[in-house]
Amino acid sequence: MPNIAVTLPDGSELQVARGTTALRVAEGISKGLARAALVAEVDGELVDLDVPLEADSSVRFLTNRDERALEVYRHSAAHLLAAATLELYPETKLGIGPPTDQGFYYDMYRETPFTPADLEKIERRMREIVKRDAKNQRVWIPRDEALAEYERQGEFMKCELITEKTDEARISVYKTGELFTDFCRGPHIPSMGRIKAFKLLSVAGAYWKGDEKRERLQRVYGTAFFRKKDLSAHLHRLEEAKRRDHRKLGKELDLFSIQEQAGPGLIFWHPKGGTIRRVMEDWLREQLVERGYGLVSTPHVARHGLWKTSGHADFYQDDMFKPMELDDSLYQLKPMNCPFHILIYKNGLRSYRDLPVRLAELGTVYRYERSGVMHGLLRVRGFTQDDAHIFCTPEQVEGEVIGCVDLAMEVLRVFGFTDFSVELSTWDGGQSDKYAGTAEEWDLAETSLREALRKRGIDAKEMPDEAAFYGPKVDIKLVDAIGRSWQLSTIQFDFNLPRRFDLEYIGPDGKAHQPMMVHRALWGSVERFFGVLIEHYAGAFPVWLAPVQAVVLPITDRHVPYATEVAKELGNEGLRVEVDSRSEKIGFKIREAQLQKVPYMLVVGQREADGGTVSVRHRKRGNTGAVTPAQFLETVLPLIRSREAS
RNA sequence: GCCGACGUAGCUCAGCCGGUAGAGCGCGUCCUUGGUAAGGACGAGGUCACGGGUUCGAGUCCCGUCGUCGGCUCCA
Repeated sequence: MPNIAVTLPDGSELQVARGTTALRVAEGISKGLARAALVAEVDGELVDLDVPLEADSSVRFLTNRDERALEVYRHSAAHLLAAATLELYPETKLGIGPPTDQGFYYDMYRETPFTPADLEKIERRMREIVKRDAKNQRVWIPRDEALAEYERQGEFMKCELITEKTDEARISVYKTGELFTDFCRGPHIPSMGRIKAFKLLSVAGAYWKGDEKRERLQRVYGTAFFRKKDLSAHLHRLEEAKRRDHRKLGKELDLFSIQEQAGPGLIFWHPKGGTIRRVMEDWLREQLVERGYGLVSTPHVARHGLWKTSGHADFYQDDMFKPMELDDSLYQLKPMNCPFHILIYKNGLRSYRDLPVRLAELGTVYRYERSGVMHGLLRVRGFTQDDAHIFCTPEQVEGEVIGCVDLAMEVLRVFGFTDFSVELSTWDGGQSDKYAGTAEEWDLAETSLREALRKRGIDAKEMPDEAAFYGPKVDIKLVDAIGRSWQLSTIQFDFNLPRRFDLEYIGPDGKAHQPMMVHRALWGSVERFFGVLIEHYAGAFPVWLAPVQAVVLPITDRHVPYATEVAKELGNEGLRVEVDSRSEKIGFKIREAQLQKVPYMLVVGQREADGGTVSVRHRKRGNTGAVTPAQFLETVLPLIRSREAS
């Protein structure tokens, strides 16, 4: 048999007989490697270990130290799930079972839904299969034979997939144990015994191909890791995410509520949440004024005709509250602030000397979100955008975009975010007619966005053909505590509305020109940003944002007057202070203040009253000793003024 | 909007195979005045989400509505 040359990652070359499997090559290198190998990479492509090598190639073995093997491993775990399910519930029909960022799932069809108890049973069976180390075997079978067999078994989804995805004479299936064969491209790990750590997490409804007119499936979610340690760390993260959930903390810290009587997706800000909001808004308004924005305020409703002009009444109709009829005409609750700011712009004749015009508003809008999509503060029906619209000349565009990017970065910095990603969404270069605006406009806008990001050293992922129909945009996304990505800041050009509203300014040439228009929101909405903030800080807001910055805790009732005096002194300096005057033991009061995540607890008893001091306890650092109220202010006020993060 | 689970005191939850509602925390009163994460006693508090139905009898079973949660889809 002729030899072929196998190149290994260290550059060395092995001569092996043609048809030697990757696994044999690994065995030739070391027993340990053969035992550890999960999947082989041949000329850059991941393949099963038992694939015969037919030509000169470079080969690498991936073990549980390689992230790319994890995907294969999880894919195999999905097969394990399906195999176990079939053993227990043979009537189940299989859809697809891919790996995901966090684990894997398998979509399955069965008349009766799986219960959590079923999941436990399935998981136990999975462990049995792992124990008997069932092999994952790839088999090539004639396509029509496979189709006929799956047809006979009623595996309608498999049939559909094979019909759609293949046209070769033979297709590949993977077998695990007796019952399970799955149409699958692979690769897979050699046997199920290699799966060391997995857990089924939940079951949820899904549709075949995501189409709600198609069969209802059950999606079983699970996760798998190379090591038990990593699995428990992951489960711990999920617990932590639950602990930080803004809906739970919002209730515990009395920040906000959603009232069934009022309706879903409508937020009630309680005094404590309201305080945080006020502080946030004060900061933002200050920034806006400094940066040359005009602060405006506009109504919540307008005649339907305005929304006809803007186009929303047609293309945004499904997302709006239904119009209401008044004596003179239909009125529409606003889903966006843009038309209102445009009306302000249009209210007088504008000269190029007036530009840029920057109009900002904390504008409350209402959108009809479908009933199943509401989620705490993160997806609601009524929310306040920190919205602004900039009208400028083409020459001013780049500077304006840079200004927006700078403010967006300042928002991230001040609120303590370091983890974010940026996307630049562009058009299709004019290949379709789905985009408004001219090629020149798109070019100018996209170039200015790209340049602004480059000048600020921000790495952005370009997303071709992902722009809004009216213009290109930059989106900044944050990752929250549960790993969900939330879009907050957005900077968008608009070539559509200026045309629809005939916006103009008089240029130096004495003629009318159409201004460039930029929408931008930095928090996205006050509600969403607040929700992300709650989870980000796990409810322990930095002092400058904390609704109660310090609580004075008298040791006994006799010390309440002194405590009140101290609180007043601190309050006079603008500190948000409360006194816990209940007849409770100090330990109890401290416990409550800790649970409420109050940054500073000021214990006052006889010693403090005599010495004119307070004993400072920091929520994280504990008891830091006695100081005078004035000294306490000296340490705290600078933290507040500088908006220190912790 | 779709699928599934859930909805019991202010909060967190128990309540079996249908027989007229419970705990802890919180709240109120009283006792206690205690020095860095829960002192004690007593008490008030519920149209069991809402509307129908089955039944001698419904928190419990059935249907519908509303809401919440997990997903799907959606989020120009």
